[in-house]
Amino acid sequence: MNTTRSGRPALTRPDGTPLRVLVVDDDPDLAEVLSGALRYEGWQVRAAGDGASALAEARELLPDAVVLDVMLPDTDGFAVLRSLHAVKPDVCVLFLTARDAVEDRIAGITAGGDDYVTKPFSLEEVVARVRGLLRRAGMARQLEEGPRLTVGDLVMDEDSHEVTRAGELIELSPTEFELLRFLMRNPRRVLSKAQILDRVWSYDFGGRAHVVELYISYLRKKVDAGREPMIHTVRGAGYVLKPVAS
Amino acid sequence: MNTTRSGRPALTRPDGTPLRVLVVDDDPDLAEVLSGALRYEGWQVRAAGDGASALAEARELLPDAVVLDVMLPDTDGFAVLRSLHAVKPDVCVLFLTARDAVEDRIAGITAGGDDYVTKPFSLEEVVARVRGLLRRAGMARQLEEGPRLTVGDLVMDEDSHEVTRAGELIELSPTEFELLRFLMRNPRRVLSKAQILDRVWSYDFGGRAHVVELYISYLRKKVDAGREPMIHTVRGAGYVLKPVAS
DNA sequence: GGTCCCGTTCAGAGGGTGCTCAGAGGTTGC
DNA sequence: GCAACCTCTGAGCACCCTCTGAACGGGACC
Repeated sequence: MNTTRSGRPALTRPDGTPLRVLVVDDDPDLAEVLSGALRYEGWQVRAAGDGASALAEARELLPDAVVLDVMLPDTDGFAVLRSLHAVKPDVCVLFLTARDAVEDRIAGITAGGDDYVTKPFSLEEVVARVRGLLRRAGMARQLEEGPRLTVGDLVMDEDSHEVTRAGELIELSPTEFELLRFLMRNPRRVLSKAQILDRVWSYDFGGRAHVVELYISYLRKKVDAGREPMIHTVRGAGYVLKPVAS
Repeated sequence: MNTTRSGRPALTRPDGTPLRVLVVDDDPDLAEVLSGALRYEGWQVRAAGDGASALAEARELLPDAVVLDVMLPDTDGFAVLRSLHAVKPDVCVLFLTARDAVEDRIAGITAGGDDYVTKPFSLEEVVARVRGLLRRAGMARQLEEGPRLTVGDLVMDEDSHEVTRAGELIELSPTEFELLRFLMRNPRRVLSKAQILDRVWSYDFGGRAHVVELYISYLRKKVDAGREPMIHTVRGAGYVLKPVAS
């Protein structure tokens, strides 16, 4: 069985082979980081730096999903999208776009079931969106879970963004939600502050690990409030999320 | 079967051949020490001093993991990482970095499941991290253990940092944890204070063997507390960890 | 049995890590 | 344009962790 690097079972194609994702961005560092994060999910990833090579890679890979920067040196994302659809009509696309860019034009495109995130984004967000696209497109085999994440009596619905503990609804801010999602995707594993920072905060965030401590503190107030704690500090190493009876 | 120098079975590739690790650091002494520690694990190790020769070695060796200093004379870690991934897409990377350089440049690096340690580090830590990377990447054959280390009724989960004896949870400080990990990786073997010092404490630690005695004393209070002792002193030689009925 | 040395343990200094509060600045939504 | 919220910074604080020094106890060897 195909697994992610984190050890949990990977989301796969219906036939059990790894999902195929193409990353298209002209910034090689960003493309590299994105590829790494997606590979970590157990998927087969390739990268391209411009429209022409994207198309070439796509013809070889026949990707299930494409992470596509709207601004490319030789062409724009929409043209690439059209060509991609010619190669593989059912491909899913996640657009990457600058904040001030043409959001309305994107909105029109995404009506078709595709999605977009604005730069700067967090890796956790990108990966979650791609996962969501694939799942909704029926491209990924529905393993046990679907959109629901469960650790002990803590439950997160990734689609509705609803989080409950012991049935009780918990309201979270966007960052709190991302942080908790990352923790819940890696239960019983110590996650260092650096790991958390890299994964949950934007790639261009210059801040210190102090924010992680702060947000852990926020989460504790909401998730552990008065209850048996699930979030534990491992001094000098990081944080762990564990179900209570362990 | 392939074994470590310490006699216990080595973590191997799925086909049973030794895992391949490339060490890249411009300090030859450090590279040598690191290589030695990794070879001790039964792995095939090669070393390089700069980015260019690292790439050359990588092409020949096709390493499963790379231990990579971020600061290199000819290039930086990001560029090397990219080239390495081009040579072998599924390679794992453990970055070595100076403490003050951490915050800014490392961001994003660990995102793909790679990891890093800050200088000065202990060898035990580096080896453990490489082992963890390989295991999680599915590159290492899953031998009996997985992330769990067991000696008698003493159990250590390296992922969650949880230690129990006879099911009872034991809280350890970072140094205590490292020391116990080293002992548990070498059960029934006498380890000298010098060995322990070299392995568990940072390579630049100037202190004397007295700290080892002190920390053994701490461990005894927590691990052996009231129970049949597992940690034994061998006068003039060192310490041994043994399961009770032996 | 005495002496020396090795190992153990205690007490405490100091530095560091993590937690929390309060508030500024920016963004979102109405 | 205003209000509410969210995010991050800075500072203070408490506690933990690490290491030093010194005193004590018990083997080993003479």
